[in-house]
Amino acid sequence: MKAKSRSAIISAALELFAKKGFSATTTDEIAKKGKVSKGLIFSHFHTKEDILLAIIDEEIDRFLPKFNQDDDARDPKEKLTSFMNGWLGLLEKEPLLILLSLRLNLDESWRKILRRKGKQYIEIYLKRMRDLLIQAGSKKPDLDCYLIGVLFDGIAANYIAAPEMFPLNDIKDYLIELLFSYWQNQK
Amino acid sequence: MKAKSRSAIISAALELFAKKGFSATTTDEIAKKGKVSKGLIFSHFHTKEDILLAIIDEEIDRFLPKFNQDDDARDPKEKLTSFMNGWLGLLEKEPLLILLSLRLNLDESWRKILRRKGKQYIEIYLKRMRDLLIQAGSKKPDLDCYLIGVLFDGIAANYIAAPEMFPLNDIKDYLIELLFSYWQNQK
Amino acid sequence: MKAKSRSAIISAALELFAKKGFSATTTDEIAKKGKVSKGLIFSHFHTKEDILLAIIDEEIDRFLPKFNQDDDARDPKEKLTSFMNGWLGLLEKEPLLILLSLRLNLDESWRKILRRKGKQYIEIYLKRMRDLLIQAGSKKPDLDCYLIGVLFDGIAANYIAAPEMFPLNDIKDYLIELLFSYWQNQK
Amino acid sequence: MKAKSRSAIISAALELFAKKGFSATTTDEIAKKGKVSKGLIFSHFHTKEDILLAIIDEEIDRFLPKFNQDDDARDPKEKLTSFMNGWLGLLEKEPLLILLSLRLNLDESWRKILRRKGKQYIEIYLKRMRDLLIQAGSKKPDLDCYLIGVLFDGIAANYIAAPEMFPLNDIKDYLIELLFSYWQNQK
DNA sequence: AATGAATGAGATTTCATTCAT
DNA sequence: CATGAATGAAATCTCATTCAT
Repeated sequence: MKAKSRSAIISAALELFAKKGFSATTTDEIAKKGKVSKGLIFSHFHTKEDILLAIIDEEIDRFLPKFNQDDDARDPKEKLTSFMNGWLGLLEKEPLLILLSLRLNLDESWRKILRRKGKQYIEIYLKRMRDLLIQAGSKKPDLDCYLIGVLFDGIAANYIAAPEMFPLNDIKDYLIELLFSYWQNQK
Repeated sequence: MKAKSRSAIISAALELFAKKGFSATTTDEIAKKGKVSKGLIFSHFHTKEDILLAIIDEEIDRFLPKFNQDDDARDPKEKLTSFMNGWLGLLEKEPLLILLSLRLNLDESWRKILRRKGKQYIEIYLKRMRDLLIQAGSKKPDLDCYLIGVLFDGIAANYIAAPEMFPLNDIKDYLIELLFSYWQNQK
Repeated sequence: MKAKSRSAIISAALELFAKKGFSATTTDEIAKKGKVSKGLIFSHFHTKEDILLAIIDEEIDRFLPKFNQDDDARDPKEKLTSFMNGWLGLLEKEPLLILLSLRLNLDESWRKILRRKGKQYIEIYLKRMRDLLIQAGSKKPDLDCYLIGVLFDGIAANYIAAPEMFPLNDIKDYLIELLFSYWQNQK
Repeated sequence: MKAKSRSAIISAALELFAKKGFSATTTDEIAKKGKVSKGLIFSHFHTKEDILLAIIDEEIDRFLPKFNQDDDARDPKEKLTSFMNGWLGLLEKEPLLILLSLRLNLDESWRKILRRKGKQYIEIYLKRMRDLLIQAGSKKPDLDCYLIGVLFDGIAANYIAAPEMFPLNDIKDYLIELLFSYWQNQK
């Protein structure tokens, strides 16, 4: 079945691109890891780059929409916690996608492609996050948005580098407490 | 002069490795940007990898020691501010080094080399940061150390991606206020 | 029906081999143009080369015999005119076959195959042409045979390159007049 | 020396492209015949196609200008003979270029490139040939131009296919006699 | 009979590295 | 020291052919 081999290639490539980077990954390695012949790769994708573009297209679609769900948590703290859990849960569920996107974000050209691709999602998330922050008591929601974004990126980079060492949950709990405490005290 | 061409190669390679990544950079490009012949590169360095190793060795030595200076700021807040200014100032002064180190940190093997190389520095900084945090009122200095590390990485990644858009100073001031406020209120 | 798909393949291959050349034509293209699957091509023909061999065999058989018919024109001029019309008419009716044979004649190995294949026909034509030329007044029928052969090839190459521009009929009429005039004046 | 290896590649490629065709020639063969490494080919030429483009550019320039020389032959017959000798001499001196150009003329896209490239030359030759034909007594110089072109192409194709068998000089002499005789008798 | 996914040998192209000058 | 032509191993990509369905 065509779809089967295609997804074998995609997932082999995702792992390799994420762990070694696009240029350092050879089509031989992809073929080997995906257990298909090199020729088959090029009957699915015109070029090596097209594999990465397909990953960006399809894998982003696969996991980003999950955030869309309206979460029904009642109070703001619970909502923010749930929001953060959603994000940080991805780190554990899809570390390869996160690692790949950290990588791609360092390349100007790929960053552009990612941005274009995720534009509508990013806007929705930013909007939701901003609403949440205001509900949670933030006086400077724009700055707090930046702060949360920065924290997510930083946490991702550190968690990816040493998942077993990094105190993901402690950091998360601490952050929520810290931010809420600050917002409360500003009132 | 030998040293001159060597540093031309190093700085050309630094820029390219940082912007495009190690594998995606060719020795031809380095030669062209460094305005030297390809042959000369290999009379200075045995392999392309050696150029990167030299960058790690020399450039890290070049900028890391600046943190060693005992800063004479009086109160803890000033000290932390100065410490953060030091770090974040690097983003503006040496964006290529920061970008390169963000990249290398995503690769397991390079990460190890970086860690080994920077071990003594990292330990000193962590120790100094911990002291600072305690002086500043942190009740959980270990968690705060992680937090600061995470913040630096996240800020770096976001600043590098769009230096002119990212409100570096606003974020820095906000963070200091936020952290101190939290620490104070915990007393 | 088996014969139907076979002839679809043959005629797709003929067009592509003629227009792009044997090596530059892929079996994918043949399949696409012939509206059959690639697999089917190889159930009809063992190799790509076999398709070309089949074209040579079958298509040459299909059109060469037409010259065999005894033409009943009375005087030599009419006969030669009819002979030339026969040849040159092929250019308009079967340009692909002509183009293909021009191509194959440039390749030593294919030329040999063509010669072997068409041997009996060629001999008959040469003989008939020689008779005709003698009847028409040629003093040097061997040289005139070469000349006619040369003219046919040259006309074919030029007509194929720009059918709508090339004054095929003017050239033909002019040639007949020129040759006959020369032969007459030699008497 | 760079120019030396370049011309080794060019002349190896010319021979192979002429004898086997562009698509049927591999870069391996070119490297082997030119006695250079495969890598060197691509430091001289970006793609295989570029080698052919360079041949078209440089080799055509190398031999076409020879026709430009004003020949000082006195009477029209001598002039035409000299003109034909020039053309047909090329067959013996540069059979590979002639064979290659016969091939390229069968491909629509290459034909266009050849035409574009040789445009100015072709126009000059056509003009000179027309003048010559008029001086020689031609009443239909345009048709005669076509005729001469056709003859050259046909002669080339036949000579190339079997140089030792084809009576090049006999044909040439016969043609001159035939044409002049016709033109004379028209007066 | 028919399909088109799959293969693998081989073609084109790239690039770190060497070496003659 | 310095150059850049040259190399060859390896990377990307193509395509005739096979084969499971």
